[in-house]
Amino acid sequence: MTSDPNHVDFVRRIIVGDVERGKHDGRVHTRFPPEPNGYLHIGHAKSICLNFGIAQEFGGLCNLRFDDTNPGVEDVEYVEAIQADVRWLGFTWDDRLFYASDYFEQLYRYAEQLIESGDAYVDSLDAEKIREFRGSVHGVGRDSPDRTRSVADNLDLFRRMRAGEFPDGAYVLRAKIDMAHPNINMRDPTLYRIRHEHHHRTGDAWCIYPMYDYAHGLSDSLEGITHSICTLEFEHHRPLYDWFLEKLGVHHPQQIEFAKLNLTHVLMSKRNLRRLVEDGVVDGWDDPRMPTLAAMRRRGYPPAAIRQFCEHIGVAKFNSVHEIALLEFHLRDVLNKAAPRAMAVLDPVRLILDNYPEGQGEELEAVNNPEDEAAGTRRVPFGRELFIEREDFMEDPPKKFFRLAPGREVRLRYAFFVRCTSVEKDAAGNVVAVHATYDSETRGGNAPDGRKVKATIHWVSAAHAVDAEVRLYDHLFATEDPMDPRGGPDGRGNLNPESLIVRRGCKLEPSLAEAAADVTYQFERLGYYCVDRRDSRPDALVFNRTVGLRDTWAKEKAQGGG
RNA sequence: UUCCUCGUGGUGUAAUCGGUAGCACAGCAGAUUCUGGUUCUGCUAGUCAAGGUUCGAGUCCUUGCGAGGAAACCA
Repeated sequence: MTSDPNHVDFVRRIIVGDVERGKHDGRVHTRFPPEPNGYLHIGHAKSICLNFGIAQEFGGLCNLRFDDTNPGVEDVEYVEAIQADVRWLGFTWDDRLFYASDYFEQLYRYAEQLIESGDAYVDSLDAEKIREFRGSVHGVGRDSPDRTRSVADNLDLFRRMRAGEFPDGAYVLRAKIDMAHPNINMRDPTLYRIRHEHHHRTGDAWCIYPMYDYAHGLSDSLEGITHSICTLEFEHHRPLYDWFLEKLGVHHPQQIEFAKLNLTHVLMSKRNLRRLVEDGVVDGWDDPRMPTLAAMRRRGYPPAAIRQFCEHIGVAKFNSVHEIALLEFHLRDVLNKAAPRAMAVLDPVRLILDNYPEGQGEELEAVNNPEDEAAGTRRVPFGRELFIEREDFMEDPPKKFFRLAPGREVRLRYAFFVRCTSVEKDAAGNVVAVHATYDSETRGGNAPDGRKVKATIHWVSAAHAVDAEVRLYDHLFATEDPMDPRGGPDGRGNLNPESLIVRRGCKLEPSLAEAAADVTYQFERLGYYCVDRRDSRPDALVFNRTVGLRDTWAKEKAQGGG
């Protein structure tokens, strides 16, 4: 992508051209057409942002249309979830919520029209035979014996198909195009199949259902769509898309194909995601490690982060893989500006200020968001005994470690300077408490004598701390390509064993007890976290890590600099 | 051994009619900082290949190489 707004992608370039030439009266009307057979994921978000975004930019409209032509795999559960996800992402379709099933009657009439014009016929070949007759990429196909059936017989048979006279699979309606076509999609594709199945919207009104290629383009046409934007795998279907519209002489939208989103470490195929859920590899479609919008919402992603990401990745025809780091950059960028700050200690060790009066305490003022003055301040309780991060203390620190160590002075964020005096250890040598003295002159965090410290660490008052479970999430797959063959045929060997680390007994500053369910907080110096909307309870808080802060110290350590 | 689409730094994406290859992320270095965060500055690094046309080619032409997709009564 580019920061120059004059640079437009190839889809928008086509649309600009169409508008300038006055095609479709300069109207722009797009649609987002999910099949209600699964949850929306980040890949769909790219398409949603493209379709709804283009409509907004060109003063046009974008419909939400469910492609519900295969009742066996579709369900209302999904139509509701999909609507919630699109709305959450920040887009509205007003009263333009449609279903391909809305058009079943019209689609049927079009089919009869095609039969009458000799462009479609009823075939009795079974699925296997049809496949065989179609031939392969290496050679031409063969005509079905039924290809020459009379119009009258075709019409009669097709009507009886609708009437329910035949069992599943007995007949199909096929377009009569060209069995020798180099594009296999044009070798007499199927238009209708018999399925005695209950449809989630039309009930038992139909026992024949239209195929995607037939239903999709005509639905676009009926809705007055001008630009039908879809992914690259439909490129070979475009001649067919155009064929139906031309034969029927109806409104003809333009299909434009773009490369769908791929991300490193992320599995995007619906089928494989479903297997992760079914096999219990993850906790469900909204497990925060999943790439579904429901999961990302639960994980703490603000929708603006996803939108901003989608705006910046660009649109092209080249099949590419984006680094997950780019998504995380936009996530942190949005969160840094918006997230309220709080202090939390995930791996607590006690810090005792020996010169702080026992049984006393005070409240200190902390800034809620240094990036947003309007966020104001809050008061945080302080006392003699605190919790600090185990990682923020080292008995024998390497050169580049700036935090607490024997004899070392650091600042407690928004509080005082403290100097470490001694360490308490158990028989096994584990640090159980760190002792320090505080400088009462440094209240608020600055020394009147102007002396500096090299580090500021976060803390929580032991007397006021709220306990919580914190779930640290990381990429579900350790390899860039989740289906890397070295991980086995199902990619299971590529799973990241540390994609979820549960920390119990974490200590939070008391204000977090009332954390809002839809707000992602920054735990200072750690990362971004939000209440788990499914599992958290007032008496048993659960927080999810959305993403960590950039951590140059961890990088330093990893390079052996520590 | 068919058809379709596509090849620009590590990743992704720009470059009007052929006219200085730009931006973002990542990486590296430094400055600032009460978050080893943020912010700021700088650096590294690219037109798949070979020919051709041209004063001049990422862009046009030819050939080659490479990648992805296509043979559901799925979408």
